[in-house]
Amino acid sequence: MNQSISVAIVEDLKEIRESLRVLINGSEGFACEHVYANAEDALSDLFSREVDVVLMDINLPVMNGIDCMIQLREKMPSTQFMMCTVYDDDENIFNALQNGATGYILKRTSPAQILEAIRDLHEGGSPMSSEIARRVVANLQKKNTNTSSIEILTQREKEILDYLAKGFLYKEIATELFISKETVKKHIHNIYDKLQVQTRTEALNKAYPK
Amino acid sequence: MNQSISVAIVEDLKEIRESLRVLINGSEGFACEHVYANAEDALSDLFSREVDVVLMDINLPVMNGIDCMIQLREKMPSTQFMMCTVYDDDENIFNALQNGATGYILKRTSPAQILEAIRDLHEGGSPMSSEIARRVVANLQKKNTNTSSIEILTQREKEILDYLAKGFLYKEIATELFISKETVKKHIHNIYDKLQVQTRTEALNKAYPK
DNA sequence: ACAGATATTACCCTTTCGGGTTATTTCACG
DNA sequence: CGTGAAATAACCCGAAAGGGTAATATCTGT
Repeated sequence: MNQSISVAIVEDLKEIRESLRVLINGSEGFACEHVYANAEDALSDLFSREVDVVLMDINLPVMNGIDCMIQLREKMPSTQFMMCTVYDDDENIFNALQNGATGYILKRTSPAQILEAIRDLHEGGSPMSSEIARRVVANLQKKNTNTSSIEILTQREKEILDYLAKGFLYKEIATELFISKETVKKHIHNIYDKLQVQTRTEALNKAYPK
Repeated sequence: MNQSISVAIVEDLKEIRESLRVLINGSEGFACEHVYANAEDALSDLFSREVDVVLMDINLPVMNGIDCMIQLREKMPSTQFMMCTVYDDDENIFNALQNGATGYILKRTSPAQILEAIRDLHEGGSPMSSEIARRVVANLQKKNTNTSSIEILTQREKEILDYLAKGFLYKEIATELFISKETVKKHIHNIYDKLQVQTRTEALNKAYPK
């Protein structure tokens, strides 16, 4: 069947690499013709191959799998990358996903689920272990934990703060709100008092963290 | 078995609601004792029940499932919420996840997968359909698409910009870098030139968008 | 009716910021 | 060896920012 999903593997451990290859080639609808034991080999050859999905180990001997993916992606923009690793630490997860990986599974994933994940990825999904997904979701939530100091400001003060964030001058804010420059200044003074800061930038950092 | 995962359901369509209840109660290790046809009923009763997981439909007649979850979560912080909907639009997804949902599945999910997702959720994962995951990942990536104007700055200028972002005064930056205040000013002047801005805040907005 | 919060404006003042200009040193590249 | 970018520093100048204080008007809740 020439409709098979073409998969490449970058994985340094021979045992895992070979069992993945056997798994994929032994499954209807999947084919694996290219395997590499390290990032350097993959970089020098993989870019010219037309594969649908790359299974990329993160922990590789010299260059790691994320950097390898970043470089490969420039030359093969339509190929999907699935990171495959034993580690589920936040740094790797976000590094990989932000830099273009669209799937992220752990090595303990069962063979059947790996195949399902590859198909998912090829069909436009982002398969990931639910442990991974939890990290990603937790990240979304912490950004939203805005019980930030902004709460203690009045409506008018928040309004003025918004203009400050946009870089408006006092007099510009005044014109915008049909009030005097002195009033704007007074509001800002009160804002700084409440946030315990002395400058515009400090206030913005405190009101809109991160 | 009293180790069963206790599940509540909030779903307005009787057919779906009942079939979910039957599915859950008919499965080893799961139990469903509380079902509600709308958000209001859930709000008035569910908070006092000790359930592990709530399957929450998003589209409910009056109050939607996300707002319902937000209110319930305050009273039952250790309960996990799995959103369950036919819609996979970005707004609902992020609204739900940012406000505390930790699972998000589509109604087309198979019964077996629903049970697996509930167990996953209860064990600390964040099960989500891979279509949903792709939306979340895409969101992560777009924030990182920063070929921002920062590239045209020299190393020293980026360094100074970092201090500007922290709200340092010129003289503070000078002290920090062991150079004169005038030099700091010159660097900043050059930065403003390159970014085509006139103030600190504008520069920061341009260099670090969003 | 009154206290407190909020919004408004004005005036005092100093410090900081930012534009413009000129100049020196260092260092890399052709 | 010279050219140019980068980093360093100093000067003058006006505009903007920010601290402090005082005053008035409105609106809220007790």
